[in-house]
Amino acid sequence: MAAELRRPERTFTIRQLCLEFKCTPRALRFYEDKGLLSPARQGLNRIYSYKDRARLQLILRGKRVGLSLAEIREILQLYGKGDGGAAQNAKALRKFRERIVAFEQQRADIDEHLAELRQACARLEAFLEKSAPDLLVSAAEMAPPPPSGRSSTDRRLASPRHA
Amino acid sequence: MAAELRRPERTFTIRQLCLEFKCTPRALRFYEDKGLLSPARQGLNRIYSYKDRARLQLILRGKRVGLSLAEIREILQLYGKGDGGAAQNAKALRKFRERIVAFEQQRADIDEHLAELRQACARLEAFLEKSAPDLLVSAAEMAPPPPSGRSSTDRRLASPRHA
DNA sequence: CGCTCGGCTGACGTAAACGTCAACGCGCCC
DNA sequence: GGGCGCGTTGACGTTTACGTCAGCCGAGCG
Repeated sequence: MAAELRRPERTFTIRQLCLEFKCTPRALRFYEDKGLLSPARQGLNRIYSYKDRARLQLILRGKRVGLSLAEIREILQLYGKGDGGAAQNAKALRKFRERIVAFEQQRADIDEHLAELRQACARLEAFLEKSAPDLLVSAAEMAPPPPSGRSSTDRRLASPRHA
Repeated sequence: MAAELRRPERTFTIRQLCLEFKCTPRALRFYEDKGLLSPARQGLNRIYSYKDRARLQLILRGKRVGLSLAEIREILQLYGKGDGGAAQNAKALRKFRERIVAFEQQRADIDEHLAELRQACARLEAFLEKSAPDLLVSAAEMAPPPPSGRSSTDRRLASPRHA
């Protein structure tokens, strides 16, 4: 049995995937309602294959970069019929290029904002250095790795809370 | 022209700003309800100063990079009391650094996704070049979608929803 | 004087992405 | 056979960022 767990037909329960990817069962069922996932069933229970797991990874990465579930579904559908007609592939290519353009735009916006923030930081640092150096915490000493035990700072920085 | 816009006595009606920045009066009033703008009044009518215009620019850029209105308001408030107490400036500095870290993370996510998309594009291009070169539209020319099927022009490309 | 135009103020509607709650099924275990 | 734990299906609630609609006001105009 233990050997079977590593074979490609390895399956997952909803809870296993939720634990692995830090999400809730409700979310997975919601993705299913929206057509992003369609796991097999044993009776009523959902059985996720390794392919479902891969799709879930794509969904979450898409969300991290700001795609809507509808957009992610489109892309997944295009991935899905990858070896179908050439016309479908052409459509997928168009979609992907659109995404690239959009992402590049978004990246440029971020860069612009970053530049502005850095400039604002520099101004504030200069000001504080003269008026109240005791309040100035240099940027160098941001995020020292914890020597042991738990980290003092909650590690949710990867995703700017929206949900 | 830019000097014209910055002249302190220059004011704007709600419609002028909406036209300039491609948004609706409803949106501007909404931002006001949320405390992001507070234009002067002539009777009931809103009168926007060049400072209000600058704030609006910041709001829209913040939205483009995925900030919620609440987050944008925080930043605007910190900007606002720039010459207040040194403690306030220190707090602003902390906030700004947090933002920088978050943005860098978001940028990294985008870069990752971009790399993946480009790779997928390359695969599709190679495939199409062999199977159906007639369907291959080079990346240089971005043509409108074919007559078959509906157009999906209703999507605002640069704005992630999340928030 | 009537009428439209732009603006204003509520008040309600909407879409996305889930959270929360209720009620129930099923296997297991003592 | 009663309870626990995991799972399921609705159904309703929530937040964000507005859209839409109704109704009112003052300015201008023919």
